[in-house]
Amino acid sequence: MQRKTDQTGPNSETAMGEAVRPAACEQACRFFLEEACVKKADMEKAGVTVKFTRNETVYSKGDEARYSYKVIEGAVRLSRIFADGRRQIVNFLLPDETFGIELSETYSSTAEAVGDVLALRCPRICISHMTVGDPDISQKRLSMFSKSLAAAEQHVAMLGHQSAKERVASFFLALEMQRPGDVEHTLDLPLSRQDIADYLGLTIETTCRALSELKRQHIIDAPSRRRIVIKDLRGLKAIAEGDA
Amino acid sequence: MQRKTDQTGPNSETAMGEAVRPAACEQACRFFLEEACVKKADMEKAGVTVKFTRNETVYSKGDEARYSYKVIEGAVRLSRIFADGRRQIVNFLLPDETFGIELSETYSSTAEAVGDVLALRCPRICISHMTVGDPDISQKRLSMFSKSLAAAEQHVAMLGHQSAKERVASFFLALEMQRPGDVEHTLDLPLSRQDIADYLGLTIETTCRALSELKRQHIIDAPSRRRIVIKDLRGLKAIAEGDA
DNA sequence: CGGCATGTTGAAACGTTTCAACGAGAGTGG
DNA sequence: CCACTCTCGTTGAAACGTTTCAACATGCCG
Repeated sequence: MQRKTDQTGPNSETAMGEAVRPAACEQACRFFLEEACVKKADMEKAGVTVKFTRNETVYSKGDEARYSYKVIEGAVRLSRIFADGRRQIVNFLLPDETFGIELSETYSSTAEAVGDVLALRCPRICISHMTVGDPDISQKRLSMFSKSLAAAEQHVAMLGHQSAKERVASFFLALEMQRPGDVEHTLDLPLSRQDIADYLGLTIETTCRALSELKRQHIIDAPSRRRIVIKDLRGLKAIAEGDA
Repeated sequence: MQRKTDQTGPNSETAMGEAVRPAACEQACRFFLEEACVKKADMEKAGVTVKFTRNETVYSKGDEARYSYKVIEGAVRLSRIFADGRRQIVNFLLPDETFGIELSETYSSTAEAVGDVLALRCPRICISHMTVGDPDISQKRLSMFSKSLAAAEQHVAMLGHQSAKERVASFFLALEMQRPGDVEHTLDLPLSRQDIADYLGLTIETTCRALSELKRQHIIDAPSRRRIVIKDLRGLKAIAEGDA
């Protein structure tokens, strides 16, 4: 099956038996909970980062949830596979976003690198320890959950009542909104059409047709496989909101 | 418009200007964060409960988020209305479940009483204060978010790839799983067909047809408007998982 | 017992999926 | 550098499921 990509790379948690060293652990936590984006080099020097290559599995649904992560570079997808072989992508994580923060003993979704990814990895147990007695950290942790929850509810709203074209428009709009200051309105993501379709709850063909339709309307352009240029942000908004 | 039910009752937050009394506040918090179900009478005596009648608005999306709530009796729906007038129900809250726990300054969804509702109301600011320096409470608060997030992701998974019949089956299955011990497998909820449809992202007619189909298969029975009897739990599971 | 909201069913319209074929682009080796 | 190959993306036509519009049934409340 083409869509299966459950290769387990050198970062696989099951392959790592090393004990959690308290010092490195605490350092990782601090980076993890830091509000602003910490310099990449600092984190790499501290040895708290991990690399993943395209389509590599960070962790699988059901694995023991030992670590929480923060994306430094690249993008990660959280997904679930169903009995019928279809995949639902629950969320995409971009730089500075966290994942694997669940409280349950096991991960609730599978996490995979969309393209090449650099991530900060932090032992969950350590985060728990740091949280005790530190209100700021508690607050930060809560806000991570809160953010994830807001994203999920937004996703529910989209899947519940939008047409294919509206979903595609909403999707690009949301990505654009997450990248402020980008004057050129160019989205340069490693997502495949299949990734987008699985996030939107559509087939790849329908997604493609909606995209073509938007191109025909000069709302967006797709100069290359993984690049989307928003040519008419106002028009995109209108379509996303149903004023087609 | 029939579906509009934005009456604002006597509990409306905007109508209440009373200051938050520290003692009652702390008491409300304790009840709110308590793991097990506290006795209803105790809460009522403490004056920390509020009643809502059928279809009454607890709060509206965008209102200043002053309180968090916990359902004591009845059911609450969280929803969002779109420009086209359609409504997406994001979640149903049953007894012992919490809502309005967002961190943002305003509520992200509208909360309404499905039938008559008794709820515990707790000032959000008070919860924040109580959280500081108390790891147990912090943990409890986190776990509320975690639960909401898990529900939302489950919802996304359902909306993303299930057919009408599968959605209806999943819905009743989920409700049944939340009510353990019920030997008779009878769900007695005040939800209208419209409520169910808006949760499942379907029209009322499609929901109805799926229900009828399940009745025809002797999987469920609907002896009265608001009552569902699960006659074949195994069969229901099979359908919910796509082995139709 | 009306009267009205809510629920149910049918038939046509609509949008999405499925199946199938084709095109475009990236990487490889000649 | 080109041709080959393989994956990924795009388009078309028919099948399918959901929605829409309409009519009718049921149940609840005054």
